[in-house]
Amino acid sequence: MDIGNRPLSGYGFTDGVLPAACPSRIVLNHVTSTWGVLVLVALSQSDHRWGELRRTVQGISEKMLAQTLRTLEHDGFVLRTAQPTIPPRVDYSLTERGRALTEHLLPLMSWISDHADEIVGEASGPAD
Amino acid sequence: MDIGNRPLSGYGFTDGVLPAACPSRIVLNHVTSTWGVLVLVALSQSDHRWGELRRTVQGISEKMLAQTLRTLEHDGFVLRTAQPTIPPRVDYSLTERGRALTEHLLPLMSWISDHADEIVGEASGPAD
DNA sequence: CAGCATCCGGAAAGATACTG
DNA sequence: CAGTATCTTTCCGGATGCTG
Repeated sequence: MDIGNRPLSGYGFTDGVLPAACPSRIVLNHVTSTWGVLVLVALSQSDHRWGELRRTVQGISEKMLAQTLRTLEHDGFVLRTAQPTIPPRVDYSLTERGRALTEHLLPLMSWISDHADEIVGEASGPAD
Repeated sequence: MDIGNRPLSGYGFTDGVLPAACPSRIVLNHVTSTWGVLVLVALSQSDHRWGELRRTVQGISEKMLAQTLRTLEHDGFVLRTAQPTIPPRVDYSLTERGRALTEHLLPLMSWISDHADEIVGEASGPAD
């Protein structure tokens, strides 16, 4: 796949991402946060309850799960449905906007997942 | 991992992203790091020198720029070309792999940039 | 017991000053 | 110009508590 030196342009969005004080930065930091991506991926597969998310997104702490879900809900990516039963049952699902986002997110994740082994494998020294 | 309804699925990568101890997580954290994304976007437009990157990716500190570039170079996304002149000149560019990655990254950034205003604008309360 | 909120210690991010 | 060293701040994870 040879694509010269500036093959990927034509998006014109870069004026809105690289500047410091733009809304894109805020949303970007939410979406690309460590756990934000994984929660979105998990929810893109199916709706999840709190405990399910906690188990599916391996390694996430309860604090970060709560915080991530609150942020994503606040941004309108995730819908929280709480049922005042005992014990409480809270379901999380993607909104329309969340699905629109993950449509762009999943291909990226797929590529990373496909190439992660070779990338990490050929590591010339310890990093990260 | 049994997943019942999978609306956006068909990717099959999720088995390799959500588990804790997988290489995908490492690469993912590098790529989706706060500054990693922005540096990749900047380099997708054209090669940059150190000082150019510092000015283009607004708000990045020198420490984080150095650290981010080192990580991305180590992962094989970025090529560092140093000329031992005085004053020194160091150019950074995307590798083939880096271009393959940004091909998936740019559409996501474009979407975020397009919708950031409405997302942040409709904020119902203080967050972030 | 499920689903959170809060407090604390360590780790990482971030800004600044300095060096070749 | 292109970084490193140092210091400060913010973030993350774990433990604990609370509520129905």
